[in-house]
Amino acid sequence: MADTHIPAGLAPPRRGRPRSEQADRAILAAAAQILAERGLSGMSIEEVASRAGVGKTTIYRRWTSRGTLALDAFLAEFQGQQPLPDTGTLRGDLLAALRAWIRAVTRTSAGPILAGLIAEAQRDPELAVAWRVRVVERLRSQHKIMLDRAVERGEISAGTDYEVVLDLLFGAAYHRLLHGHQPLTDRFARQVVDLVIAGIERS
Amino acid sequence: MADTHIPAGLAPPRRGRPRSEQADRAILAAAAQILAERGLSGMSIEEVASRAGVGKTTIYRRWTSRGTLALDAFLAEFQGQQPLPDTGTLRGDLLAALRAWIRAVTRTSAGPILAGLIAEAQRDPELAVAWRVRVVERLRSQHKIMLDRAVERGEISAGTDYEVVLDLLFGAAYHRLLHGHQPLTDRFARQVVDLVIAGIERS
Amino acid sequence: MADTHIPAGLAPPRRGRPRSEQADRAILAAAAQILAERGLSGMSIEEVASRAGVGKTTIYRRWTSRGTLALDAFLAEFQGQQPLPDTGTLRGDLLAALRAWIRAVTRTSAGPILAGLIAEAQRDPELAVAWRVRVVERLRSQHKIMLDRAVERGEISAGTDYEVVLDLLFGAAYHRLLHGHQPLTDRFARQVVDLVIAGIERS
Amino acid sequence: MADTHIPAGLAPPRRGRPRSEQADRAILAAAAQILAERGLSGMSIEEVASRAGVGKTTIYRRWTSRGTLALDAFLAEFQGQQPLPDTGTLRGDLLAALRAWIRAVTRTSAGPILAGLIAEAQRDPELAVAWRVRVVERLRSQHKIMLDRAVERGEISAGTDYEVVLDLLFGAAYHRLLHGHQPLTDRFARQVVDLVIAGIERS
DNA sequence: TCGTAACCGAGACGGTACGTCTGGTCTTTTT
DNA sequence: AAAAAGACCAGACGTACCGTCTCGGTTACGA
Repeated sequence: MADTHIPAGLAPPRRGRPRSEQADRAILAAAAQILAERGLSGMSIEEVASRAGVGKTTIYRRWTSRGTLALDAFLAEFQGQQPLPDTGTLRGDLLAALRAWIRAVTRTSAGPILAGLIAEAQRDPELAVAWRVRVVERLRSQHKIMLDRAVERGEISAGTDYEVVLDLLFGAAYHRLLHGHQPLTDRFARQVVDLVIAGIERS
Repeated sequence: MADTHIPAGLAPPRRGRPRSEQADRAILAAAAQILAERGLSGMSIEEVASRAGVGKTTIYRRWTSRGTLALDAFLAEFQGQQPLPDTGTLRGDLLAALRAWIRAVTRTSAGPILAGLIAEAQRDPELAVAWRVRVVERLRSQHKIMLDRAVERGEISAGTDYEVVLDLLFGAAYHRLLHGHQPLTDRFARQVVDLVIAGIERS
Repeated sequence: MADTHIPAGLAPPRRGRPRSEQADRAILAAAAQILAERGLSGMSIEEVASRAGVGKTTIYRRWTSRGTLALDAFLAEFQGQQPLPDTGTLRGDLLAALRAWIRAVTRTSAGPILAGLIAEAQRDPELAVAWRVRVVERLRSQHKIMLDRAVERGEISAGTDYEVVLDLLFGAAYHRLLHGHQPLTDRFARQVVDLVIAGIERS
Repeated sequence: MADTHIPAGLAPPRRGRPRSEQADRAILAAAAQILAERGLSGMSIEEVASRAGVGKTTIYRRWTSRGTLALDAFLAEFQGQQPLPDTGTLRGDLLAALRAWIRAVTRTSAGPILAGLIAEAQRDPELAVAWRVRVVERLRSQHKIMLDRAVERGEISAGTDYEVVLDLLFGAAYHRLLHGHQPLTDRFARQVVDLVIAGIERS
């Protein structure tokens, strides 16, 4: 896992006392707890340190900012919930992926945290990069596999612009998450997928 | 204009000294200047007050939070840049609207400010409401007029779900603005519009 | 009465609306009430105005500072409680005067208010002058009458320095009021008077 | 020295970074400077911090109020100026003590500062206690030694009430300092001492 | 086995901004 | 012209966190 933070154990057995892996765990656990309770904007390094029973320096030694710490705490849970479906049809795959995302965002505490991370990334360039690399592109490369399979199956043309397709699918979902003007329902997932697939096939 | 803030002059001539409209203007101008220079996260009430030559209380009397002040300062410029196109075809209308949005966001300082406002709305519930009501829904009701005309012209079915269509179009654009994983080009605008229109017609 | 404030009704019937004597009374009453409740340091012009149902300007038009207003509110009650005793002996007179002062200061709310006024006079030069003229010198000229009578009766020498004698008597009392290191008892009054009289007669 | 503030170095080597004694000194120096320039009422924590090149929290960590900080800054200088005289006679001792006090109060900036501290103590209970314990009682216990010696020498009766005697002596002096109705001259010192000693011997 | 390097928790450091409060003034409409 | 009302600028308040910096102490490695 290509973490944001300089992890506890690194290849060349460095001199001096090694990073405490227990501190790592305590920090991430404390951060996750606060994130779930009050969201990213309610999480201060100060409180993470005090809850984890850790000095603030111990946190700053590992993470450069509140945002990258929150990202690690968040991904520990979120990443596993975003599978790579393989249902045999593009529609099935896209629907499954979008539904998994919507489920995580509406059923768990991931929604506000995810929104908070995107918010924080607007002011923390380092988090912006980490977010793009470790979340956006990671997920997109998974989703592109689904599109590859659809091309192989002949469902869609080889010339399809994956980027636009995925921006449409997930852009719409993020839109509702961030602005809250409409709910993230299962019906919405179906409508989006159907419309996009229809659009791909026709254009 | 249904402002976020309690404006200077209200209908019933209130008792006591009236709010100074000059202070209103000075505050909004100072806020707009700082927003353009350093974005919302770099704007403090303290500095707005000092640049506007105004006491902090004079600001807090009018706006409840940094976010709602920034929203007013932002909308003063942004709102005029989002016209209601009428080109005769749905494709032309949607393309014009999307292009205007992309132009504002990429060519002016509106991009980071807009992103900053969305970010701030994730932690300021009052701004969230104002944002939804005064920006999202305001723009969407404009855009729905374009869809209405397309229905009248017989371009699209009367049963089309406007919400989903608009979420796809602008969700994709906001997606690129907020995550920065892909550029907001004119080609992107065309691809999005074409794919969505194709999707509407087929589904 | 040579008040600190510019009073409501003045000799030349001035032009325009006359000062409201009711406002005068309401202000003084409100001030007295707050003084009794929370002392001078807990009294703000803002609150006096709001309790008196009066604009702040109406207060500032009459008094130049919090201190001088408090002084007027205080003297309305205090002044009557400091009589000019005439018992036939110097000891009796001084004791009666000191006892009256101690009674007012320990039995009523005058103690903290008086201390608060002296405190305020250290930072408000205008109050300092008013305090000296309207309280200190006023009382002292009364007390000097007692000493005059003692001279006439042959109890003390005509060369006695009244100022020093009065500073000793009341200085000691104010000392205990302000520093609170010892109580203001009746025994204390007797000891002070006895010692001072003995000192006068011998020196 | 039983300071008002939690001092920099305490007996058991506390955990964490120790209080900076340099900050202590810088704060006290800045406070003393401002006190001399503008008196206690003209001294704000904000300015002390900025002049000392110190964060406000660094001050609040050590002192609970403006008054107790001013007290420490004041005593650093004042305390040394109040010696315990030993001239061989009560009159000589009392006169020397009173003269030292008057000199400090009239010749240095101590006068207004002292008055300001007494004023502040009327509104700050914590300062009131500190003032009583660290100034009033400290000086009085010194002065009582002079009275003890006078008793030993047979100058005054063993039954003399020290408290009353000292209240008369210094009460008169504080009286003139606080009300400013008469000057604090050397003649005044002599008159007060003579009258009090005469009173003690006779009563 | 000993020194030294890097870690650890604790907590102080200089700062920035917060949102509130009050002071004394100014500007309305109403009397 | 004075009244009540309430907005105005100014600036200090005490608090919360920021990210950094000492402390005394611990834990590993390499000499």
